[in-house]
Amino acid sequence: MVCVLDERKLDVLRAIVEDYVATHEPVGSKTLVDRHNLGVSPATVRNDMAALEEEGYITQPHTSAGRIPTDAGYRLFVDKLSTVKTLSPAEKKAISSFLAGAVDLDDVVRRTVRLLAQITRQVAIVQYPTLTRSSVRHVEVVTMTPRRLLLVLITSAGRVEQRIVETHNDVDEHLIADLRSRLNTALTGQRLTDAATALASVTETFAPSDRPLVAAIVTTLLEAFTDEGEQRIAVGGAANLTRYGDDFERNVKPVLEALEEHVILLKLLGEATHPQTLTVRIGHENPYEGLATTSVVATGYGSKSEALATLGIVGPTHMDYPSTMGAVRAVARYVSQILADS
Amino acid sequence: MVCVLDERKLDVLRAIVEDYVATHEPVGSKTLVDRHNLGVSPATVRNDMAALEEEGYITQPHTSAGRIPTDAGYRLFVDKLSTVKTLSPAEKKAISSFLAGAVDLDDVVRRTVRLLAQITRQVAIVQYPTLTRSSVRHVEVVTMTPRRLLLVLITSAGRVEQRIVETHNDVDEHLIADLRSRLNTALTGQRLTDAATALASVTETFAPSDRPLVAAIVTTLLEAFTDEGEQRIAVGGAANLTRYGDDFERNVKPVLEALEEHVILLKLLGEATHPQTLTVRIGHENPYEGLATTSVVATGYGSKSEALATLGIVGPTHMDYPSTMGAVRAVARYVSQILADS
DNA sequence: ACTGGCACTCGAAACTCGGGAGTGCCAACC
DNA sequence: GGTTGGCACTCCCGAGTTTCGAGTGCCAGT
Repeated sequence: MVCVLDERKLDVLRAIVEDYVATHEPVGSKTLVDRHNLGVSPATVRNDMAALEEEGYITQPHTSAGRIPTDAGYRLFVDKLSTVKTLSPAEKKAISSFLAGAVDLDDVVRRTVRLLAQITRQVAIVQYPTLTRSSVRHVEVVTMTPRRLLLVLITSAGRVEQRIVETHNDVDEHLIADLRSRLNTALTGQRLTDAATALASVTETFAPSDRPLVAAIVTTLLEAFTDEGEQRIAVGGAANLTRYGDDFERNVKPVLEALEEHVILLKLLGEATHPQTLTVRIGHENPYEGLATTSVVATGYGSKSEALATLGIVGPTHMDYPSTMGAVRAVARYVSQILADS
Repeated sequence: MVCVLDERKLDVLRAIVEDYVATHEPVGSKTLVDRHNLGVSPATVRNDMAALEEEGYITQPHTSAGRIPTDAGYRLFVDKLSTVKTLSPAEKKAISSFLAGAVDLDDVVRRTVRLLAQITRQVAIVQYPTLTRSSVRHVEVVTMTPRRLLLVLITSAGRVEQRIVETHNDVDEHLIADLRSRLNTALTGQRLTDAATALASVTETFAPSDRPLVAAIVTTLLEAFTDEGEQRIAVGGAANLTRYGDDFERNVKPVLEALEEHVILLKLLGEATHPQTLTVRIGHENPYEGLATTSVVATGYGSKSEALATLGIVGPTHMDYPSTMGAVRAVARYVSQILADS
């Protein structure tokens, strides 16, 4: 009972997965040798199937029906038996030009979601570039009324955060101007994660009498820097859920519910995803039980070395992994490129 | 064949609608007199039903089945036979306090969607307060690099728009400061719709040599003012679609598709919706054929006199109109209140 | 004008049943 | 020993059939 599966058994597994993904019906030994040209007889395939089932890679829904892959089967298929499909030049060009038409960060994200959903025909999820992973491009302090200040923070990813600060006394316009320039010299180019220390040193350069105001502003800025709760997410292609099959209540409902809960989605995408690396979570590998019949394909995007955020798709476990993974990877690359350019 | 429906026939129609909404099953004469205490016999009800069917208010799915209301039946029910249900004090308080916890405009919208979806158990749609209907609170011009300016526009509804302007020559900081103050004196408090003329007059006060730069900025601002394409929409509660019944392909899919198309949603909500007035579109009354089996309940929100934007829900035609309408109206009121306060 | 009675209709659910795809096993074969 | 053809067995699926009952329309009676 050793896990030695010879070459042909793996071929059989690959054929089963591909067939089942294409037809969504349990696949039997006869149809298998018909459709794929394995050079052996159905009987041989049956033996191999028995072995594969023994190892837990396939299963039969009921006695004397065809086999369908288990989560483990898909896992093996993804890890060993398939190569990520690259897109055709035409597709690449379409992606590139569609994304290039975006006018601002929001638009980039919106277009990305649309694109992913359309290409993969699955539900697409795109996380907005996270504040903490990017750097400060500009900080602006604006007096709206004598006692009301507006802080605007612009990050390297093009994201804009604004905060209102109310003060107890009327503020001095000169002080604000001074603060504005000092903040910018201290912060511009800094990583958001490093900004806290930079902010602290800025505070110290002010006269004690001005400290309360400065402190209030600094605190608010800090809040904006570290605001993890603001992690926004865009979802699209929910209409693709209709192709999930008929067991609506069990397959579709949990997914729809998960899509509403952005916290869950963030978990699904996974934090540790690096660009260039595709993460695939299959069925029960997902950290959310409602998604036991679905898989998640995700990857990071942003600069080459480090991910700004993650994007991915959610689909039934019986999806076309090579194509889907290829599409996700390609889209992530082009988005990264667009973001780097702007 | 006059459209004279006496009082009791209307009672019967009301009972049919209420029963069908509760059970989702065709309702017959016997069960009708059992459940509602009309003081007459089934036979009498049958006669009335025949009349109602003649007039087109109800129909039977097939011979010798119970009756279900037609779109016209629901229409009559909504217009004449029902009163909008008011929420309990507890519910009101819950709404109020939940919305009060919002920290900024985005948060208000997000919470509103959640709330609506939860209370009505339908799909909720909330349009972000439109730029064109609100007024200018503040305009800021920031130099990011010598040739790159950032325009920030803050509206009375708390929405922030930003635009980047690239210039051909290095810009003069004094000119920018001057422009900033003139823009603000000219625009602050102006309705966005009126801002165009105000902007034009500002341009004229500058020296011809500065005109190109000023013109570029003004143009971009104008774009931001009139940017209808930016009408954003938030959607929530899609999981409630699972309770639509079983004819998935026909009922749910088109709705999911519509939810992706924000253009369609905007049409659904309708532009002319005033606050305090509930718009109900039933079945085929909708401007989108995919939603023939769904109804839309929408209303405006914002100030009392004029709507900033619209919100509403989408649900099956056989929804509980009195409750739903009550919930939509209540939420709209409280959102208006919150927005007015902040 | 309302009611009780009655014959009729027709969909939904239960039931039956044969066909067929698929399996496991075994003996034979290369 | 791995591979193959044959064979008996299993059991899901779909078509056809039957039954059941809620509901209707109509009519005569009050």
